[in-house]
Amino acid sequence: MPFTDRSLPARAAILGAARARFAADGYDRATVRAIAADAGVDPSMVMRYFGSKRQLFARAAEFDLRLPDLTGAPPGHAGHLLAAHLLDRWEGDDGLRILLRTATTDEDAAERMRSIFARQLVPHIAALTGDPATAPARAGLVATQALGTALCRYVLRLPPIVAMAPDEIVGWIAPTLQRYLTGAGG
Amino acid sequence: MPFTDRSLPARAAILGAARARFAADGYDRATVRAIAADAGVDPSMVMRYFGSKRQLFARAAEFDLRLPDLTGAPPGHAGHLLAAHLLDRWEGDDGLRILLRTATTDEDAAERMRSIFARQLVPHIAALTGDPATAPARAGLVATQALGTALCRYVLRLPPIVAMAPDEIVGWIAPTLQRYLTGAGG
DNA sequence: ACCGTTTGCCAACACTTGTTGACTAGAATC
DNA sequence: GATTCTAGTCAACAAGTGTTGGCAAACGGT
Repeated sequence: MPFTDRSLPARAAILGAARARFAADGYDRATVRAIAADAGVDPSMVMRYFGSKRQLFARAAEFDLRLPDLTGAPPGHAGHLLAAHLLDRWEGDDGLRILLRTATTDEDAAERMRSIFARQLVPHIAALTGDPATAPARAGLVATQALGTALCRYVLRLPPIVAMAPDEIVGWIAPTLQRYLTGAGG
Repeated sequence: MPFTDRSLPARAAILGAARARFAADGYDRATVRAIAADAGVDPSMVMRYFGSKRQLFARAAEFDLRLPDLTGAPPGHAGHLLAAHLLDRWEGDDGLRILLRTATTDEDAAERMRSIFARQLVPHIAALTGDPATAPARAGLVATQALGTALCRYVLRLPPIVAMAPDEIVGWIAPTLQRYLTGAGG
């Protein structure tokens, strides 16, 4: 049952192919056979090494926002820092795309998304503002703008948003995030 | 081939069940058999009346934003009017949910979403600002906030966003939309 | 009351899906 | 060098998918 180093290349290939396929096609349409073919491996190997398709997805969908500490920065710049960090983080990692593509139809993936939100984003914002009471709502608003941007740029591929340079996007949404973080409700 | 009024209840039941199922489960997981069962009809009837699952989806996913004329309103209130209208429109109609749930994995649905964006939102914004050059980018930014809100509230069901009253959400995102519509880029 | 059309039901097809088990080859351990 | 464990291959299963054609019943027009 415990696998040796000899199978490590195969396991890595499967996981890599899975991440790519899940990111491109979502959970349902990314078939075990297609993933195995991409990895140059027999479909039964996927089951042997990862147990089931669901467990493979669970491994492939691990994602950490790696939020920087915003409390040290000048108070007015938190929105800009956050926007720049998120965009940078998403450009290089499939994780967000994997989750976003399947969370719309799969309850497990949606729950995972909510968990990332509650465990990573909310505490950071609570620490930043020093107000735990309003932190969930503020984090939720940040999520609407952040996930909406990711959705339009990486998943829906809306032409004007795809065409924008990262700096340009950051310049537009940074004030939005800043207001959600520290502004007064309307 | 041309269907009579006698089958109208059945066709309406199928379309209604299809809209509900597609909105709840997305294209792939909403099976023809499940839709037919909800409608109290044989699966083969679905094919007879709608040709194929894809054509049924095409019918079920018809959606019109019904954007109000924003040019008449005071210039500073366009963001508020737009936010209120969109939220009101989404609360009552499955259409946006249907599209959003499947557009993340289905290219046809994504193209449909882009088409709604380009044909309904962009022209309205161009008329409002009188500047056709920046309209696509402004519309894209509006889409990131608008679709992000819909995603978090209706699809991902992020607790803080679900808990907010419509007025509260409008109050927060209206200034964002206002800036995207008429503000200067950063 | 007849006849053509439409409605609806039933069974089946062809295909793809995740998953399993048996079997072979090869490395590792003693 | 014999044995034990692991990596990998092959074929198959059971379930579920969209889709199709055949056939009985009910309706509408004449």
